[in-house]
Amino acid sequence: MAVRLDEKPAGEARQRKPRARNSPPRSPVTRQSARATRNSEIVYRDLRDAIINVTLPPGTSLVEKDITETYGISRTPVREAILRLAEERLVDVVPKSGTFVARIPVTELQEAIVARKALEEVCVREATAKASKSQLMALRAVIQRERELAEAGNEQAFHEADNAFHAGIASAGGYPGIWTMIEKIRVQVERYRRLTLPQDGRMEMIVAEHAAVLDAIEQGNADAAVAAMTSHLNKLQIDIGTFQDLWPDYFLFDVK
Amino acid sequence: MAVRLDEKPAGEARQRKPRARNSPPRSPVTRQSARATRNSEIVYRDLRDAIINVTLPPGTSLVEKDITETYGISRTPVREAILRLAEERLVDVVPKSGTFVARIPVTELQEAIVARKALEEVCVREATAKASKSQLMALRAVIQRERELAEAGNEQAFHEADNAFHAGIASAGGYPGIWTMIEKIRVQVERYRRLTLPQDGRMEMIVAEHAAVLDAIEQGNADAAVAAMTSHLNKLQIDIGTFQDLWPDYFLFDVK
DNA sequence: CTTGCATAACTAGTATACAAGATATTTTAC
DNA sequence: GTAAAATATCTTGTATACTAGTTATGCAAG
Repeated sequence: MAVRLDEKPAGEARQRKPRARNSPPRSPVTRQSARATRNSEIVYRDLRDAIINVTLPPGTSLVEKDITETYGISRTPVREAILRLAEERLVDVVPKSGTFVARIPVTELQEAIVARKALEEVCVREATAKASKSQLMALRAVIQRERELAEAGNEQAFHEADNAFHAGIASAGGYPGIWTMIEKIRVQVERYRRLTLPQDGRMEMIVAEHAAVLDAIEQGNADAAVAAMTSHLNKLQIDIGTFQDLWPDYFLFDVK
Repeated sequence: MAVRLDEKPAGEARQRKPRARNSPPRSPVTRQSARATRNSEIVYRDLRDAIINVTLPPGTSLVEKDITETYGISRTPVREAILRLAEERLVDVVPKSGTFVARIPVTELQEAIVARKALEEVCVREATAKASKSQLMALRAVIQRERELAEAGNEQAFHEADNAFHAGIASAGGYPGIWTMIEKIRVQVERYRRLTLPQDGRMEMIVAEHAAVLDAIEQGNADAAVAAMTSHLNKLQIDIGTFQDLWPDYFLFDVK
C-alpha cells in the first residue's frame, strides 16, 4: 500500500532543471478572486457554514456522491473540500467507510478560549499604545453599527460586526494577522456557541462591553482596556454540563 | 465556470435519509496510523520538511507531474498534499500556470513571534500553578537530554528535544493543545530560522535558558518563570535586513 | 534587431472509471 | 428460530483521461 520510495531521497522535486520555465508570480494575490469561485471553495464554504451553524450536527454522515449530485459537479472538488474540513477537525473521514461531522472536542474548547484571551490581550494592549486616531474612529463606528443592528435584531449582521470590532482592535495594535489566528482557533468554540439560544439583551450587553474596551483604549489606560476585554471574553465561558444532557452525542470528551 | 446552485439551498447534504446506514465511529483515532501511511501524507511531509528546511527555497517550481513520477503515484494524492501546503501558505498555486514555494511573509513573522510569546506565557504561568511532580521530573529529564545532545552536537535531535520541552510546559500547564497551536503558528518563523547558520554555543545557551524557566517553575515563582521564558523567546527576534541582502527573493514584504 | 502575433507546449482544474475495504443484507446450515 | 457464513452494496482511495487557461517559442513584418 505504501508508496515506492526505494531509490529516491524524498523531497527532491525538480530543482536542478535548468529551464525555469516560468518565474513565480510577484503578487500571489492576483488570482485570489478566481480562487474564490472555484467549485471546491464553494462546497467548502457551504459545508463549513452548515457545520458551524449546527445545521449539520455532529455525527451526520457526509457522502461524497450525494454532495456531488447536489452541486452537479464531480467528486474531485468535493473531496478537496472535505479534506480541508478534515484538517480543521470539522469532519472525521474513515477510509473506505464514511465521512462524518466531527463531535465538538470539549478539551479543545477550554484551550481555545484561554488562547484567545491571551492573544486578544496582546492586541488590546498594543492598540492602546499605538492606535491611530482614524483607527479609533473606525472602531467607534463599528460599535455604533453594532448598536443599530442590535436594535434591529439582526443577529447575523451583528455577529459580523462583532467580529469586525475584534479584527479592528488587532489591526489597531499592528497585528492584523493575529485576528486571523484567533479565527482559526475559534472554530470549535463557535459551534458550541451556536447551540446556545440567543439570549435576550445579549447583543446590547456586547455593545456595552465593546464600548468599555474602546473607552479604556482612548484614555490610554492599557490595564483597564485589557481588563475590560478579558471580562468581555469571560462571558464565553462554557458550561458543558447543560448541553451534555440535551445532546450527549454532540461532544467528544476523551480527546486523549 | 461556477457551479450549478440554481435550485438548491446550499449545504443540505443528506440528513433526512432515514437509513443512517453506519453510525459514526466512537473513537475517530482508530485508523490514525493508517492515515499516516497514506501516500498523500508521505508526499506532504516530504515537501513540507523540504520547504521548511529551505531545501526547496522560495520561488522553486513544484510540478505535480514531476512529483508523480518521483514517487511513482498518481496526481490525486500529490494534489492533496499540495493543497494542504497551500493552506499553510507554504506554496502558492496559480491555476493553469504553476505551483511555487511561497516567499516567507515578513509581516507574519513578527506577529507569529508575538503570538507565540503570549501563548507560552499562559502555559508557563499555569504550569507553575499546577504542574505535577512527575511532570516536573519529566521536564528535568528533557533538559538533561538536551544537554547530552548539545554535547554530542546533534542538531536535529536537539531541535526535537527543544520542542519537547515547550510541549511539556504546555502539558504541565494543562493546555497541551496550545502547543499544537504554536506549532502551526510557528511554521514560517521556522523557515526563517533555518536560514541562519548554526551559531557556536547556541544549543548550550538554550539549555541554560530552559533550565532557568524550569527552576522558576519549581520554585513556584510564576513571574520569574514567565520572565525567563520571555527572555528565552526574545532570542528569536528577527533581523530581516541581513537576509534581505543575501536572499532578496526569499521574502515577501507587501503582504497588504 | 525589435515587435507583434500565431502556435505549440505545458500547467492545474475537473470528470470519471476502477480498486480495496467496510458494512449491510441475504442465504445457508443446524 | 438462530447463528454464522457468503454475498451484495455501500464507502472512500487511486489512477487516468480530458478541459481550459497560461506561458513560452518561433515566425513574420516592419
